[in-house]
Amino acid sequence: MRNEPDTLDAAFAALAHPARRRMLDLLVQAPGCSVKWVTSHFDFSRIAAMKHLSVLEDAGLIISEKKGRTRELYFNSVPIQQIYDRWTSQYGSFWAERLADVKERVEARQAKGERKSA
Amino acid sequence: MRNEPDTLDAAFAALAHPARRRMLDLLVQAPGCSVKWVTSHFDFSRIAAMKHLSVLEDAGLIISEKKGRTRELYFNSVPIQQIYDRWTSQYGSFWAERLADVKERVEARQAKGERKSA
DNA sequence: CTCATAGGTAACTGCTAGGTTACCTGTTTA
DNA sequence: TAAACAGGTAACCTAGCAGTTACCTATGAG
Repeated sequence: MRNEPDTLDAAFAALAHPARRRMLDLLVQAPGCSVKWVTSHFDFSRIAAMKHLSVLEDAGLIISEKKGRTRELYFNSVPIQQIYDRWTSQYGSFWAERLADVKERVEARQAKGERKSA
Repeated sequence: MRNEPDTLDAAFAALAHPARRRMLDLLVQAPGCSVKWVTSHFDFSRIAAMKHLSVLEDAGLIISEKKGRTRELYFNSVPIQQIYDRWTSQYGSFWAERLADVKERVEARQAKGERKSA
């Protein structure tokens, strides 16, 4: 019954906090941004923000690189994709209609890509 | 920046605990099962299990109905589908390859369905 | 050089999640 | 109808999360 890697445990726990989910949104919109910039979007202190960021990084949801005196932050989608895989495999039977929607979205996306590359 | 209904907050928080995720798995595999049956799969007490179940129900991940002296428990996929929608829309740009895999899975599923109904 | 700036660590606090035991309510069934 | 059975509530304890202030380190600009 141990079908769930500990990795995802950390990711789920990290995603439990609204501020951390908003942080991921910020990183998606502004890849390579600094700790200070992320902090500026929240009410709490820089230290609190740093703790959230390190929770996210420990969970693999963030990758960071120190450049000079600032740290560049990047979103990493892998753990979320793993969570998604877990759901579609475990709860697959509940997804029929929803997956049909996805199919259309994927094909629309691919059509755009093909037109662009043509 | 308020693009996230409070509903999902509860769902994310509920999914943060491994035992609660396992409970959802159990409900998927045994719809309509009892509180006692769910409890029997864990080390902690029945009361702890009931608390987890009510967290899940408050988050909309479980629907329950009292039948006589037992309570029948059912998995509800709607909140998870909403989370999924949030991800595919917000982090869409990170999903290209992954979504292609989904497309194949969907088509395989539909092909099976069509064969069955033919 | 010097000093403002960006980040990092340490130590403390309040609150709540997650667990317990004890007890109560309602429903089968022997 | 008595007693076993399934579930529910109350009150409590504890560990850890999320926040704080204070202080330290290193780098870029003037």
